[in-house]
Amino acid sequence: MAEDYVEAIAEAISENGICRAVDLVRHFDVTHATVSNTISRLQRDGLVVTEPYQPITLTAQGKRMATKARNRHEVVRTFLLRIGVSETTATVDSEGIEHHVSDETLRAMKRVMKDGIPASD
Amino acid sequence: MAEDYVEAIAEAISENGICRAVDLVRHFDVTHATVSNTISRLQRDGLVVTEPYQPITLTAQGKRMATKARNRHEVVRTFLLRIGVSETTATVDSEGIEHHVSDETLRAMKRVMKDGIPASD
DNA sequence: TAACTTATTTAGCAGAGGCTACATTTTCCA
DNA sequence: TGGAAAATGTAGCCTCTGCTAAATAAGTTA
Repeated sequence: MAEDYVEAIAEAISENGICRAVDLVRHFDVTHATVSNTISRLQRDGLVVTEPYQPITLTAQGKRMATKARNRHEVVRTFLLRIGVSETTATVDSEGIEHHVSDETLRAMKRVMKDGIPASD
Repeated sequence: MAEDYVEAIAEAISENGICRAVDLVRHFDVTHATVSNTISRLQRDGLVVTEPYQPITLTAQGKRMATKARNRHEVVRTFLLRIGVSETTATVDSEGIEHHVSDETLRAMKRVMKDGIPASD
């Protein structure tokens, strides 16, 4: 969850300048109570900072995580498109897949996009 | 979890003839109590059948789910190997990825393994 | 067969991540 | 500027998935 949240927060900030809880409510389609809970945990874990009724900001650690997650997400999404998956499906699937892709697999995806598929032995 | 469990149960049955709770304890590296809890939920959901101190069997529904999961898992794993990921990583990553791969993406993976990567537009 | 080992169950606890319902604070506009 | 609407906070509840500890059942073997 943490990765998804910091990624969504970074996205909101880059789009609107700030991130409000309501942005996350819409993004994840959960209630504000749930967002509030989750944000508390993220703050406890040093990923975000917020004060009552104030926008949510990322800590340095949160920004680092967000950048990594976004990069990962984009590689996976682009890769799926490259193997012929539709925009819609690539967006949905990459969302779930990104959390389980190791650095090695990520490198393999980038390699394939650059050099094509490896020779079959 | 359900998918992982029925897949592991099917695997144990095909290897040893039966599946005992202890097989799952080893497979998932969790405690007996956790396995017991999870099996209760699977039984409640109509995926497995078991009686106290007896082996665990799959219902028709459980078998269907297990077959699908195993197939999915194998396609993803083979695909990762095909794009140059190591055995170890392919095994680990496919474990997590399989739950987020749509039918469309699965078809794309099979297509790539058969016909190579699509032309880049 | 009695004891020891292994397998399983049960009870009780915790944290993550959901929810509803209600309280409070901000914002905005008539 | 006063009140409605929107945003946020808080309390309390739920399920899932994990745990430990203690009880019970099954299996094995001296």
